[in-house]
Amino acid sequence: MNPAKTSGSERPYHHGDLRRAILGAALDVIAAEGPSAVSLRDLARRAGVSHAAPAHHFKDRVGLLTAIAAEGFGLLATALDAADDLRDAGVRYVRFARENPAHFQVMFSPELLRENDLELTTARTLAGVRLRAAVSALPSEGRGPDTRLAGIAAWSLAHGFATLLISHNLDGQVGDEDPDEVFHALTGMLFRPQQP
Amino acid sequence: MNPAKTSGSERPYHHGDLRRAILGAALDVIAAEGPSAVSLRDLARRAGVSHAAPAHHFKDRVGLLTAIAAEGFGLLATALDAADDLRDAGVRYVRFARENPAHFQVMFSPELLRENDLELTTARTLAGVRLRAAVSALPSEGRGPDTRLAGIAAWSLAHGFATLLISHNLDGQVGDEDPDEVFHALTGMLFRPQQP
DNA sequence: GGGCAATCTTGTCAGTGTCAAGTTGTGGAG
DNA sequence: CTCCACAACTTGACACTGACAAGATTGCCC
Repeated sequence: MNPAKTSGSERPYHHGDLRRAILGAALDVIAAEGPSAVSLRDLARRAGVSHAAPAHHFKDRVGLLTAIAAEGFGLLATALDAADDLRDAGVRYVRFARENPAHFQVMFSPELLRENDLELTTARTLAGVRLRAAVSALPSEGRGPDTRLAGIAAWSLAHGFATLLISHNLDGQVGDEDPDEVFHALTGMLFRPQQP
Repeated sequence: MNPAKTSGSERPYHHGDLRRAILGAALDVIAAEGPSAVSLRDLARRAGVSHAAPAHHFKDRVGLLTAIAAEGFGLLATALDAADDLRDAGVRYVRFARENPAHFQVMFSPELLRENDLELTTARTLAGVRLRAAVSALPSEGRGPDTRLAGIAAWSLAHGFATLLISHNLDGQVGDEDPDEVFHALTGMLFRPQQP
């Protein structure tokens, strides 16, 4: 009495992993046309379910985007965790943005998110801890007198480069070079050994 | 025979400056709730006109946002024009973003814009010229060996700081300090006099 | 004064988010 | 094995939106 849970041509009443399917479709749409182009009904159609099915997993359109942002901060945190110094962390930050442009866009669009969501805030906090750890791992000679300023500078440089990159504002300047290497060179200008 | 063009309580058939009114209302909405919250019908209501009136000035929702972006690039270009060196240009860039967050957000959201719009492309090109002029005005000792890299670094730092600032991601780190001064300090870390 | 183009209105249609209520499957307790 | 509570999904409805077409009003220029 189990009519084709995963193989049948007649779609079963229960999707199996609708939550993941909706997330995946949403990420595709966002990467292609931006967050404003996601429509719950459209995602439902792509997954082959009724128009109100997504609401059961995400409650809201805002809930869906919040889930994406939380997932993104989690992915970013693990990416940064594997970095062995600040420069590497910056490269990983930029690479994360390039490989997960949909997540990245949503993560930094607070007006699209439920800011008091628990999963979101914990994931974001964890990513923040990883970022600060990378900064404080910098030897003090390279970091300058003010650790806090160094952190802001590093984050700004990486975030700005990543943002301009995925919005295609650097296409003319970077060309077909490897963005990782370009950013690697950039970090060399920021934290130079300074003399007294 | 001019029944109360600006003073009458009965609103006249012709608004007077509907285009500007719509733009202003849209900027308010975007600054408060982001670009996805703008609704042509809502803007029409705020201006006291019928729901289809905005279409006559902007054609589209995309047309409205494109007009905002074009205006933004124009404002940015004139702001940068008054800068006397690269550091000042950076400070002005950040200040522009802080004082015109709605423009800034829309300017760098290509998926919301009509990319082949003439006014947009010319305004954006002009702003790009101003940016490059500021970079090449840097004395070569401070700029490093690669002018192109220096430009990318400067733009990334300013853009990243501005973006993180207006998305309230630096609230904890900057506190109630003057963002201009914080950014001024940041630029000091980027272009240091380098030794051989 | 007469037309004419710009400006604005009214009406309509398909599409969307969200809520409420019903339907179907699932897994676990007895 | 049965039954029942709950999770997953559907159906239906409502208000709202963007876009288009067709008509009304106004100012302007000759």
